[in-house]
Amino acid sequence: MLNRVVLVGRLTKDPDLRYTPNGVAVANFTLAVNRPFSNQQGNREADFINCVVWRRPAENLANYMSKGSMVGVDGRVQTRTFEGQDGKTVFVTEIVADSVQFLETKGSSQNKSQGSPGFQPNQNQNQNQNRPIPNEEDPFKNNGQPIDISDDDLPF
Amino acid sequence: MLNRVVLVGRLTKDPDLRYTPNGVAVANFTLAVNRPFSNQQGNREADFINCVVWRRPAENLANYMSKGSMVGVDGRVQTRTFEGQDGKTVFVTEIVADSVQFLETKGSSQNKSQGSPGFQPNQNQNQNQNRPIPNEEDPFKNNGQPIDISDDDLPF
Amino acid sequence: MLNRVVLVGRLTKDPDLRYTPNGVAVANFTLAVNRPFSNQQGNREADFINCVVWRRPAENLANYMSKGSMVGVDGRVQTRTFEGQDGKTVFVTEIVADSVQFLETKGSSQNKSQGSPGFQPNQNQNQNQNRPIPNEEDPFKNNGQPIDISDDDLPF
Amino acid sequence: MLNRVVLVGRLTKDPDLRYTPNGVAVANFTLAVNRPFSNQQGNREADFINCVVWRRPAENLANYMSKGSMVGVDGRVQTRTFEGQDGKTVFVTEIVADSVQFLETKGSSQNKSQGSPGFQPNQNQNQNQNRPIPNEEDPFKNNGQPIDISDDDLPF
DNA sequence: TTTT
DNA sequence: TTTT
Repeated sequence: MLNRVVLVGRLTKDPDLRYTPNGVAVANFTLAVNRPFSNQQGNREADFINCVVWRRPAENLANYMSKGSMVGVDGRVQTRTFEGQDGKTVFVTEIVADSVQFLETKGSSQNKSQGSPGFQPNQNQNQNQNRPIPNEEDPFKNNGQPIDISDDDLPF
Repeated sequence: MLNRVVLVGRLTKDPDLRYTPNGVAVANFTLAVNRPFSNQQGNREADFINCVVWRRPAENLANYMSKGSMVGVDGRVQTRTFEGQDGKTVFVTEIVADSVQFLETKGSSQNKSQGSPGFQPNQNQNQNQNRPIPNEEDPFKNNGQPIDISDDDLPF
Repeated sequence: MLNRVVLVGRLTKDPDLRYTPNGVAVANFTLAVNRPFSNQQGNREADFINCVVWRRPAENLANYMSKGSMVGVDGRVQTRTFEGQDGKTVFVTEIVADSVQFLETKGSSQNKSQGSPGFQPNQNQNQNQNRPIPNEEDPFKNNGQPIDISDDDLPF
Repeated sequence: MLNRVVLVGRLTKDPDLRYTPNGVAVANFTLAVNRPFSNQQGNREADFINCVVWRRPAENLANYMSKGSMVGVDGRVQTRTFEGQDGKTVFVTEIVADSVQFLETKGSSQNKSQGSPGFQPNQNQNQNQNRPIPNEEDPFKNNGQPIDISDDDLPF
């Protein structure tokens, strides 16, 4: 069995970073991936692909990328199921990223504010809000404590 | 922008072949792709991934593969939207196959009935039923007429 | 059988555009793809991957990308064999690109010279030089004549 | 930077399993991947793609797959360089498999000898011969001792 | 609504 | 040096 996905696209909004009850970081984001060809009406469409990434890469994504940033994703297709608000089973197909590559940081005022080369960490991310969290994986247990970001956490 | 998916898995049921009003063949199928590792409870899970394929490969798939057959898919992630029965917009994520590779034909009585090497065309496929059809692409216009399958249609 | 490759990396030099005797454009280029992790000595290495692309995308690549540009490649692994200068058979493994995505134009003075948004066509590319040409595919026969590049040839 | 390869093909010969001086298992194998279309002369060609896999999956491959077996590979393109017998630098492009999927076990007498479902471990593999070994990665140090294969080593 |  |  093989299951491999590679995407390059732009974040449709800032990544949504949360923590499981066990303190495992998980970021949800949507990638706009332009289709290579125009449709019958002559305009180019895009696919809006929901993605998830766990742990350290989740935190890095939330810290350094924002709406409009171009990223590459290497991952797999995952399907899961949860009980909707109306009690009905909802089927979800999403991409679980093994790794996220930062290709271009763009569109976010924070990232541009310095004129300096390289990336600046974001501020004001909306973390730890209320929302059902996708399929948890075996956590690395840090109990949701704030995480120091030192230099060697820079993902590049 | 890049968008590439490769899957190897088994058909959860016979492919569902239909024709657009313009006579373009389209087959829907679901692939069960077993995950490489077991979950916390120690059993292996699978992803059930919805796929679409158009035109000639759609007809070949319906003719030669059936529930339980192992196939490879090379395609891309597509998202689309349609109006549900309750008038609400439904979001769909599916894999559009550029090509489908026949890796093993198994589980279908038709395919086994001969003992001969190679593939046997299926019978009794449920074609042309009533169901909303995914994103049509520019059709090759054969008006839904039955299609002769001659030797050179064999996909291998 | 499946054979799919996706790469994102930077051109190690300007693409090398040539034409077959039948006038089919073919561009060779090498992609430097940084490895995600450092080696034992603590420095990051790269793979230098030889690629080929045919026809129109070959011309677009040569016209718009240059040394240092970041591109994405969607293609397949190809192996071929040719007689070396010493009469011995040489084995080649290279990536044949179905499509090349322009992710960032960088490093080339031409491309930067305008300050204008978007891409500028390159000049002074070294075309039609003497070198054995990889596996030709069925040509679209334009007999090597110069090709007008009008607006709708822009690959984006 | 992204670097991802997915292949499905057949082993051109039995995998070649060796151990580094530190006792790390490494298996080399070549995959014959048939091209989807015929060439001008009307016959189908194949690519013969050199692959490497390390550690436990290397041992599993050597134990359960043999010449003619169909496998799937999920990995990346690697280029490396070594000093040839004539003192000249040789460039190598090969696929480093992160995982190898057993799709069909065929062609080897051992594997067929039982008529039983599932796989049988191979015998008489040529291990530990003399040959330069590809790029070693951080070894898991078992000093080349023979490795017990218990039930839970079965890769499926 | 799920395959071996 | 190539597989079905």
